[in-house]
Amino acid sequence: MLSGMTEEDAAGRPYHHGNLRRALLTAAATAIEDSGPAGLSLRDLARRAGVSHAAPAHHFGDKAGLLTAFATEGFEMLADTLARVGEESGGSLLELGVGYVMFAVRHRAHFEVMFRPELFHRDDAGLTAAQQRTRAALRAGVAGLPAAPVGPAAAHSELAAWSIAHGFATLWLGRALRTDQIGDDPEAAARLVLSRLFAPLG
Amino acid sequence: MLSGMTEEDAAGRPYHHGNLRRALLTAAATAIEDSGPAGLSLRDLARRAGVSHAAPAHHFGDKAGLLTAFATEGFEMLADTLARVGEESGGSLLELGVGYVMFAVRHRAHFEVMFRPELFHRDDAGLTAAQQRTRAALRAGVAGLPAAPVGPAAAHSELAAWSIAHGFATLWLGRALRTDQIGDDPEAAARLVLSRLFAPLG
DNA sequence: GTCGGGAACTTGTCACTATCAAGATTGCCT
DNA sequence: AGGCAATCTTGATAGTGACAAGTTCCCGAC
Repeated sequence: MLSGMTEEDAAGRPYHHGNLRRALLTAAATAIEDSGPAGLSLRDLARRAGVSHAAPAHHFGDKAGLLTAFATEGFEMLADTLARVGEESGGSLLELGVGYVMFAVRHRAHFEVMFRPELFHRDDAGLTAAQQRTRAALRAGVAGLPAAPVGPAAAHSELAAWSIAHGFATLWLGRALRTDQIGDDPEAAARLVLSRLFAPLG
Repeated sequence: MLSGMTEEDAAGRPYHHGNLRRALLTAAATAIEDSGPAGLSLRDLARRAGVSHAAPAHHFGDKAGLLTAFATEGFEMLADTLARVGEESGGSLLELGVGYVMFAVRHRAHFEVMFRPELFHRDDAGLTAAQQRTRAALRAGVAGLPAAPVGPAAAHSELAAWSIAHGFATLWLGRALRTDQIGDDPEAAARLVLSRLFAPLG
């Protein structure tokens, strides 16, 4: 068998079969992009990774466990993205919204799972931690505004900003937006639409 | 057997088994509210309706066909709701947004299917007609504003209004909003958040 | 009235899936 | 070297969507 080291072996911990956990999560992303989270099959992931049909369950417990890990990964990526955008743009709320939308477009599979709590274990510790990191990044965006609201108004503004970015992203992914009215570039489209309402805020 | 007429028989066309098509759609709503669209099972619907496991396929072709009919029903209900709200409120865009959110809360099952095109047959004629009816109701809300935008700006405002209402509804259903910051009444919460951004528009 | 024709539904089957139980392999630590 | 635990496999069960072929029943034409 040559007991071969496969792929990305140096970074992770080399197990029996390289880093199966990572390989499964990566395979899940492309599988979900193709058929959506509903069509995801643990056995299909196992086939893609070249392992037996029951191997995934060992790492994640069950299907919901795998999607919990997948959603957690997504929230961490989103928190990183928002933090980076907030830094690079000097705290522009519009750019934060555009970054949110672009994350959804670029990581569709993750985004679609992240906000579907019936698919994963909602009370997982790692998951809730990653969710709070994302929430904090959003809150920072509103807090950094020139005329930042305080008290309950701050929460409302935060939710309003989150809602419009999230809604645009969701509608775009669901192909609900006609491309003949808004074009086919999500970044330009998001900037046009979000600026309608972000602008008065900052 | 008494060849009994069952339930709502006078309204529809009395078939073999009453109105199975309607019964299946109704059962689907409660099933989806319990387990989400992914957990929906045609065989479970058949059991609830007291028919054999293959009966649903006869009416809807396949699972996607049933969800196509379900989504169509949802778009028609939403279009009706928005038209009624627009009338009753004298064309308030804020009320239209609140109505949108409340539709999502009150008809969660329909709403969750409507914007998940991978679940149904996207090119169904009845479906696209109902979708356009909904879009028209939204457009009318923006067009009725005191300082209604024209040209491309109208489309952007329409999409902005749609986005924030849709985003708030989605986040609320996904339990992403903390109830300790915004309360647990969706109508009041929606009014607070949407007014943040609808207000400057009208 | 009866008698086809067709719609509504049933029965049976196949391939696929998630989940569980129990065994086999392999790296690692003492 | 020996043992141990984690990784992975094999096997089996119950449930699912889809398909094919049969059965029941209404309804309109003759």
